[in-house]
Amino acid sequence: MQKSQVTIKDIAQELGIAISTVSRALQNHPRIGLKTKEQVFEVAKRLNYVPNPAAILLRKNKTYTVGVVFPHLQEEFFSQAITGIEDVISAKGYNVVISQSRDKLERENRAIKSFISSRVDGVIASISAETTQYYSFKELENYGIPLVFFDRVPKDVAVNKVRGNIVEAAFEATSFLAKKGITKIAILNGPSNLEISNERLEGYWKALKSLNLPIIQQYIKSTDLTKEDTFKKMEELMALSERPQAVLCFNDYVALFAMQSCRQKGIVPNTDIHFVSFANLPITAYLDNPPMASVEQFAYKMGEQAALLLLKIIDAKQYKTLIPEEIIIDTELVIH
Amino acid sequence: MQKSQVTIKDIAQELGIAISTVSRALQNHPRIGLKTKEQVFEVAKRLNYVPNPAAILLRKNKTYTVGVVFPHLQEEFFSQAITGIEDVISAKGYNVVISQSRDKLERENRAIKSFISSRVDGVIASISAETTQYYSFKELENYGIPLVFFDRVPKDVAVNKVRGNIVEAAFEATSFLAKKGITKIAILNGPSNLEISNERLEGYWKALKSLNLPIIQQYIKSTDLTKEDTFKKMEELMALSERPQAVLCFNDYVALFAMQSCRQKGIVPNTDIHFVSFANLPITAYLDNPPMASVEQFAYKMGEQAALLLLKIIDAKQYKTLIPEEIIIDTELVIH
DNA sequence: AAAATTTGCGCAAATGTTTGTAATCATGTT
DNA sequence: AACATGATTACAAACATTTGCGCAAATTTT
Repeated sequence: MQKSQVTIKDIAQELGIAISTVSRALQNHPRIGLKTKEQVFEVAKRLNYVPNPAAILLRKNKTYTVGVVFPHLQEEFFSQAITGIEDVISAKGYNVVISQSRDKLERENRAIKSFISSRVDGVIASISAETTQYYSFKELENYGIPLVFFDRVPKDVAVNKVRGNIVEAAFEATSFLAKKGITKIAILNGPSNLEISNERLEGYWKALKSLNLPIIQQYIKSTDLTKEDTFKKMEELMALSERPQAVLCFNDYVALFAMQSCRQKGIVPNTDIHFVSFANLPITAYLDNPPMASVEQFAYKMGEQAALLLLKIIDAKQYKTLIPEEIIIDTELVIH
Repeated sequence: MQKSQVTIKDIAQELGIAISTVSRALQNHPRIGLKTKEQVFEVAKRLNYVPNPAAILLRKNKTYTVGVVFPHLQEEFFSQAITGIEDVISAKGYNVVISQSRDKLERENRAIKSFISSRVDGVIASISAETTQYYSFKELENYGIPLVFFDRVPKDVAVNKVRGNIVEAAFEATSFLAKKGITKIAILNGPSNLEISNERLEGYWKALKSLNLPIIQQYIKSTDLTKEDTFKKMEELMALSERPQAVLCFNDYVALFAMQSCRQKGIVPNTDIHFVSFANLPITAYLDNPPMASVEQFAYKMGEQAALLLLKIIDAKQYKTLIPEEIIIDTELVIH
């Protein structure tokens, strides 16, 4: 039964030729004759030969595997992105190994360590809500493992990244509200170690400025993305004497939490307070009462781009030291 | 910079001892003297030695990797399960590689083929909505790769599986409706190649029988899980002269589609028609108007159990041929 | 027809680790 | 003093594959 362990040696023996000839034949090496190749392929198929990745890796030092560390898989933004990554990666014969940091630095570090010890060919990462220093990621570089940051990217310029045009998106979202005549706009942002939080703030701020609206400090809150903290911050907003008319939320999940918090306090979302958020996840399609608008970030496409960039770096690695690249994906404000 | 490629040979050279001694020292082999071990560990740490997985794999024929094929990652049921799997697997020093079949047989086959060629130590699988024959999975067995089916399992008894107690759950869900005085209960089931669909039907059927309610053929529908087909089947139910008062749905997503379909036809979900479904996903917590009740299946726990079972088989593999095991996780009907 | 080139294939080394067996050494026993 | 003993350590083979080099034979060029 156990038909494992068919090696090129078996094929060589069957045909009475050298192991090296079989190896070259299978690689379509030009120095091997056509009929020899045909015979080799025939026998390989018949014996159900599957190349041993360990031996190949040992020789070539290549695992044809890329690692992905994302905060969560549950969040559709990330699982959509994974799908995009997987499609590109597997089309090129690579495999994807996935780890979740659950927004914990320690888990993120563990994942990266495991990637190093399993010698992945490259890594795509979206940093955790706790990450403020990049020691583990530097380690990756020390080992010469290419790295592409995804969406949640560090401020650092000298690093490969794929991200949405968040400043622009936040600007548009804020302007959209203002054009509806809503001027008291709050922002319920993510943690400030995430650059994408700062970008949201920047877009929000620019929009207010261009509209000659005042920037009110009490309207600017940030949550650590947990339900508890989001509830707390939303309650603070509702308790203000000048209660905001709209809230720009870090993402759809934050928006949903915030809306729940509203209902708990007897305030009707999308009537008393309007919500606009980021991600535009399919989940919102199931809601009777979704946020007023949401920024579509095209997670699948972002994933594809990140994978393509990573593969490009992997391929080019030995030839030259590449300068870090930054890919920015345009967003689109979707009105619900 | 590139500090890769520190091997035990380097350590041996540094200390002027044999390579084999270093190897055994690192494995804490009893035949190596204490001070030699200490020296070896010291140098290993100093040189930042990371064992080369390829060489280990080549010798041991073990990848410390398990493959997971699931229909989708977007579905929270599966991403929760993955989290459970990952937690168990990574605690034991293994890695997880994930593939999505997207409910396509062809993608499922490709994933398994890739698992075989990358020589994973084991596989956890939840079959696609299209899978009716198990050729690829038989291949796995031929290569001696342990396999555990998860949730969507084949009818076959002689196979390792972890699944929920669906018959019981469907029975309870149906009885729950009946106890509310709702007697015209339809079922919007999944595709019949999935055993979990048949189990739902069986529980539904048993409940009706025990309650002396008639079994009405027009009340039994199955969808291929797409939005389109679910809409179509729900419309068929609504068009019946004796329109059902409640629908037992295959899972929360089907329920949400069905409810959307209702609204489209001007029928108010949970007033005109009640819904009960499977999975009890967090998504329902965000809804203003969730299904009346949902069967909690404890996806995380199911994932854990599947991983534990798989590891057990992997560990035991060389010693004996195990008889297939079936783990059944109890469910819980949650009233919303 | 001799020389040069191309074509087709085999030999052997190398990749980093594990492991069975042999060698060495100090120690204690006869 | 020879020797068995047990504790350490060294040697070498093995795992499956790739690849530089070499050697013929076949083909083309002089």
